Amino acid sequence: MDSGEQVPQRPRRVTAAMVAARAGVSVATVSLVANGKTAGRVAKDNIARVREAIAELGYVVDGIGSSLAKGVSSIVILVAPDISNPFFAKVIAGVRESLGPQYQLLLSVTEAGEFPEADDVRRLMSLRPAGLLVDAPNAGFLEDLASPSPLVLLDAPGLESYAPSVNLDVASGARQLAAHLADAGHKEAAYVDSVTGTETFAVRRAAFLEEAASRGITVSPKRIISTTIDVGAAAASFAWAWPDWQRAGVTAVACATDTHAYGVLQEARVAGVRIPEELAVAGFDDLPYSATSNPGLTSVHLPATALGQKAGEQLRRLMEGKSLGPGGVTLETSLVVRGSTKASPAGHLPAASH
Amino acid sequence: MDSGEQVPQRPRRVTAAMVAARAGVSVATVSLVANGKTAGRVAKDNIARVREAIAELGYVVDGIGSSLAKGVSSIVILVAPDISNPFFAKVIAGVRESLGPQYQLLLSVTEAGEFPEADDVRRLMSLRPAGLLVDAPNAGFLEDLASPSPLVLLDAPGLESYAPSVNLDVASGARQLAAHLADAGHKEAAYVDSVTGTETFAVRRAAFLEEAASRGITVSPKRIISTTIDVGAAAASFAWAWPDWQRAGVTAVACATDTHAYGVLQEARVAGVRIPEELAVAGFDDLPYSATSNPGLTSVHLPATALGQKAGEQLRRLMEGKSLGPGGVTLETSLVVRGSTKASPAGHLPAASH
DNA sequence: CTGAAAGCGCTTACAG
DNA sequence: CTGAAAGCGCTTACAG
Repeated sequence: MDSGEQVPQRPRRVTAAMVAARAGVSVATVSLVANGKTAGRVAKDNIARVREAIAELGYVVDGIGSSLAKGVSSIVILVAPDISNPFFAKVIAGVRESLGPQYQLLLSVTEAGEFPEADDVRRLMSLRPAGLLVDAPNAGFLEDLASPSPLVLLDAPGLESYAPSVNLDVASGARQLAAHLADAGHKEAAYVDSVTGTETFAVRRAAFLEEAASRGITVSPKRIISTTIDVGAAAASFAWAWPDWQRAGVTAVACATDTHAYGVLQEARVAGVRIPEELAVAGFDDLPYSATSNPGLTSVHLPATALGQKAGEQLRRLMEGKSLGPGGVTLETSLVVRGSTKASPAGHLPAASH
Repeated sequence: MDSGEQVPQRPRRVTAAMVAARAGVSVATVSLVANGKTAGRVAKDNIARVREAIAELGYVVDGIGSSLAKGVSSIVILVAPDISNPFFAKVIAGVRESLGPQYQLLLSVTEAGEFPEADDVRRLMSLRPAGLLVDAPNAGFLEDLASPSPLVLLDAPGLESYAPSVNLDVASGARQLAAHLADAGHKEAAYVDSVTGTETFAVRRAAFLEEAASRGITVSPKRIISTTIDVGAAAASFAWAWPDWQRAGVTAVACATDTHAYGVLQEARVAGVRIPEELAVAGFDDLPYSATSNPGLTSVHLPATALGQKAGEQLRRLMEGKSLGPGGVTLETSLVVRGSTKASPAGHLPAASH
């Protein structure tokens, strides 16, 4: 492009052919060097010359051309139903970390709580991803998927049969929470669930209800409500339900996520319900904000970063053709008790202190 | 993994050639139909036959092959320095919405507060993105970039010369905040900044300091500290700085983000500093949690979703070859006053209402 | 309106 | 150790 007529304004893409010409070798050799596959296949001085040419020209292997030739790209797609949950940001960070720089992380975002539909999935797959990570899926989505690419599931309890999974032991955390509330003397409780039909939420609820029942806490079906993972939505639902609950003697409400719990906290303040004296509140996630909410929110801590890391690690093994060994990974969860459930200073039972 | 010798287990990819064979046309015709470029170029009944074959076979245009032939992919890359900020989740949602389904959103994630380096950028560009969105960049990164693809900047005050930008009027919000604190009678203040060398933070700080000074609030250089956007880090920095500030008579601290402010709130509670009586605290972002923090956090509201939407819209125009018209877009910000700044130490205003 | 053919940039057997 | 060539799946002038 030294002095032609039609000067194309875009800085010409550097191709392997250009590098080859400069180094005095074939494009095949350039490819070998650029991909580090020189072992016993390229002469030392050719390696050096190609490297030099690559550096001088600023050559980068074209991702598209390479993907087409190899039949697979370097893209890892992460499908998740709720990017707006801060919990998720940590999961992403963990994935990114364990995946390393040779894979590009493509985040598939949909409406909050929704999963991509069959069409979207096909479009995603047409990118020939090197691997797939699916967070908090439901069975329906996985059936649509039928991915030919390596696939790892995150936070997908009960769906281990579809693919290797990294799970959180949310059931254990849920039980700890129920036990904690029982120990504090609560007898009547409510549950604010997430509307998404995601398995992890079903497990949280079931484990909580079971443990609560076994410890003498009543949570009648009418005291289980569902909202989207949104502070405002949770607040509104709670506002609507609270009068009935109060009449029924409810003194504790467990929420499927901290975000739901924030909504309850917010509405409780508006309604003048004292936390925790009149009502104990708790959630799942242990988001950073739960330490500064008013009052501090008792929450089941979920190791988000570790979840992402572990999943990325597993996927990487799969993409490198290694096997995983049977049995999924399950990460521990634990209850973090804060002011929102702490028995009033005056006595064990909230009622007793009145 | 049934048990055959070399049974290729992956369900064979459906290609344009297969569709062509089935419909009794050439692959060129299939391409035309699949891309909706039939106007006056394909006979009606051929269109129908191809469509039928596409449906029967479940054909999807291969993204890689298509990208290589076209010279550009359907990927839009979103580069952002801090995915862990919940603010950002809303930006993404806005982008996704305005971009529509024909573009795939690829999120480039790096260490919190860091930008991809030259190498990373090249790797990203080798994906031949249809467009680029860069959130809260610094000048250095943009100079590295030199993108041949359409590019739109988000929240990049002062960098409009690099590319079309959608900005937030953070300076106005910062001034409102300074005015609010001055009105409440504060004379000595501090500022907790973000360490990232991002322009938006420089603007926030400069506007705040200027307005504060003009209204008789002193913020000496020693009272400006910086931390990463992290509750714990902000808390630690505040803990370290507070004794000095207190001695100097500081009664208000403005923070570059709500996340920083949560850290201050948290540490203040630990240290027994009463908010807002002893210390007023405020941030930028107006995250959902700011309504439920203890106390509610005064914050400069930033329209995150609108920011993403507008940027996606602009980029889309660019990618479709339309022009943008001069002058970037700037979105309003506004101060939301809550409990964390509502009383004045000296008793000027709110104190009177006690 | 239609199809044969070139070409996008790369990788990988293959023959030397 | 090396390079010519086929091929990845598609799009787009081009000739008919």
